[in-house]
This record gives sequence, structure tokens and C-alpha cells, in this order.
Amino acid sequence: MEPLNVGLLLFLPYRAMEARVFAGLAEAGFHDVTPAQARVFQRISPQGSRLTELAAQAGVTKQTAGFLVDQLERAGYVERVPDPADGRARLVRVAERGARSVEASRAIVAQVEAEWTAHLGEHRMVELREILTDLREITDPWR
Amino acid sequence: MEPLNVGLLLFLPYRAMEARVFAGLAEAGFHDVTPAQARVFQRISPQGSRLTELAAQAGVTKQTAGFLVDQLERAGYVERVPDPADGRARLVRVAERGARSVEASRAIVAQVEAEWTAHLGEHRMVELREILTDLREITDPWR
DNA sequence: CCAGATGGTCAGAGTCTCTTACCATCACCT
DNA sequence: AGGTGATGGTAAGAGACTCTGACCATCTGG
Repeated sequence: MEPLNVGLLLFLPYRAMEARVFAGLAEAGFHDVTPAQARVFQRISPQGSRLTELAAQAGVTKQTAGFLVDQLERAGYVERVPDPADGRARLVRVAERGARSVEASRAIVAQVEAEWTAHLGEHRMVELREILTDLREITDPWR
Repeated sequence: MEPLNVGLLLFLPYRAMEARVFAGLAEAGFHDVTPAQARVFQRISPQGSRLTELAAQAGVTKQTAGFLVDQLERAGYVERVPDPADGRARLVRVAERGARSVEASRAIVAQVEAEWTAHLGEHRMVELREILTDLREITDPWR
């Protein structure tokens, strides 16, 4: 039995986590959010982010990011406000409903992480996080 | 600075690996393969796999899997043969061009893993693989 | 003030994925 | 044998996601 490549080994738990979060969000009343929207939403900074920032970090074009932010805005998860520092730009900010969904997903993530910790043991879970954080330095173009 | 959730930490290197593999495949002459096709292709077993198996393991419906296998077949990456054990089923097998693309991607994966090992150190790279393999037990429904 | 860079939108197309519905074959039971 | 439900697979249609190309408005630096 050949060992799986690390890419697939990373993907499997990622997908499991994502599935759990979306199932939990739907259960909590957030039925309309999609994975693609969430991948953009997740990267909105507390002060608000520009569309091009979100696009770069989510790894999509600015048109795609705009498309997804439009949907998030219509559904009440985010709002757009003018950027005081640049007349061309607008800042995408988490709106009230978005903040509630963040709370809900935070709880689900904590639950799943607890299950993983129970399986791996405290020590290896910490180690996993450390290694992944370290790996981020060479796999995440945005710091 | 709040720590990123483990889901995102898993996703970042996964995406980086995927991007490298597709860039390398394109460079090696395999321009037409898409990520969605690859996620199905990757799960074809050496003896051939049924469509429903591929669908389940890739986490898509059988219609989607069929759609992707059609494309892979037209492009010469896979072939379908009757399943001798079941008249309803056909086995999807890696065809000659598919085998060559596997070789190409194996080389790219090895290269990326070598870079990760250089960054993390041998020990942590081994550890990462072990932890992820262990985690697979509770995050991969297909063993 | 001008030229190029940057933030963003519009239009159109291609890809991916799902739901619903359906057909053929198989396994099992009587 | 015959029938019933499960399983392998396909068809049609719609929605979601993403891209390329073209464009406009504003900013920045000379």
C-alpha cells in the first residue's frame, strides 16, 4: 500500500471540517451561505477589506470576488462602505447577520477540533497546528 | 492575532500543492486536465473502479462523476471496460495517456514535498504525514 | 497636468455540480 | 421460475462558480 500524497492527506480533513461547518450553519438557520461565499467571507478583516484584497487571498479574480460579495450583501452577511482613504475603493465589512454566522461557525469549529484532539491527543493536535502554521510561510503568498 | 482555524491551515498547503501540480502538468503537455477531473482520476484503483465508487470517494454525485469521466475518456486519460462481475457496471481504468500524466504528477509532488521537507525539517515532515494519516481515520468515510 | 497603476464593474462564456427522473441488471425470497 | 427492492448508470435541466476581455473612475508620481 503506497502512502497517500500529502496533498490528498491535507484535503481529506479540510473537506471534513468544511462539511461539518456547513451542516452546522444550515442547522443554525444559515441555509443560504455557500462554500465559495464562505471562502471569501472568512478573509474579511475586522476593519473591513477591499475587494481586491479578498480576491487575492481567496485565490480568485476580482470579478469572482465581486460576484460572491454581491450575494453575501444581498443575504445580509456583509455591507459595503466607502473607503475613506481611496475614492475608488469600498470596504467590505461583516454585517450583523454575518457576525452571528461567525459565532455559529466558531462553535462548530471548536467542536470539530475537540473531536480531533480527542482522537489525536492534545500533544499531536498542538503539533499539527504548529507544523501547519510553519508550512504556511511557504504556501500562503499572503503572509 | 487570533490563530487561524485548523481547517484553513489545512486548506492553504493543499491549494498550494494543487496549484503546483497543475502548473507542472500543463508544462508537461497535459493542458486539458482540470482540478475536478483530477479529483476523480486520482481515486481510480489499479484494477479499475466503478463510477459509484469514484463518486463516493470524491464526494460528488454519480452524475457529476460520470460527467467528469466522460471528459477524461474523451481526452484519452481513462477507458471504460465492462465489469465482468456485474453486467450493469463498467470499470473505469487509467489509460495510456493517463498513466503518463500520473508519472508527471508524481514527480511534481515529490518536488513539492522535498521543498516542504527542506522548510520543516525531515522530522516534522514525517510527523505531519503521520498525524494526517491518523486523522484520516475519523475524517475519511472511505477508510 | 499627464501617464501609468490600481480598484472596481459589466458582459459573456465555459465548467462544475446538483435535483429529478428514468432504465437495466442484480440479489434475494418465496 | 417470478417478483421486489437495491444498485449501477444515464439523461435533462437548472443553478452556482469562475474565468477572459473590455471598460470606467480614481489615485500616484513625475
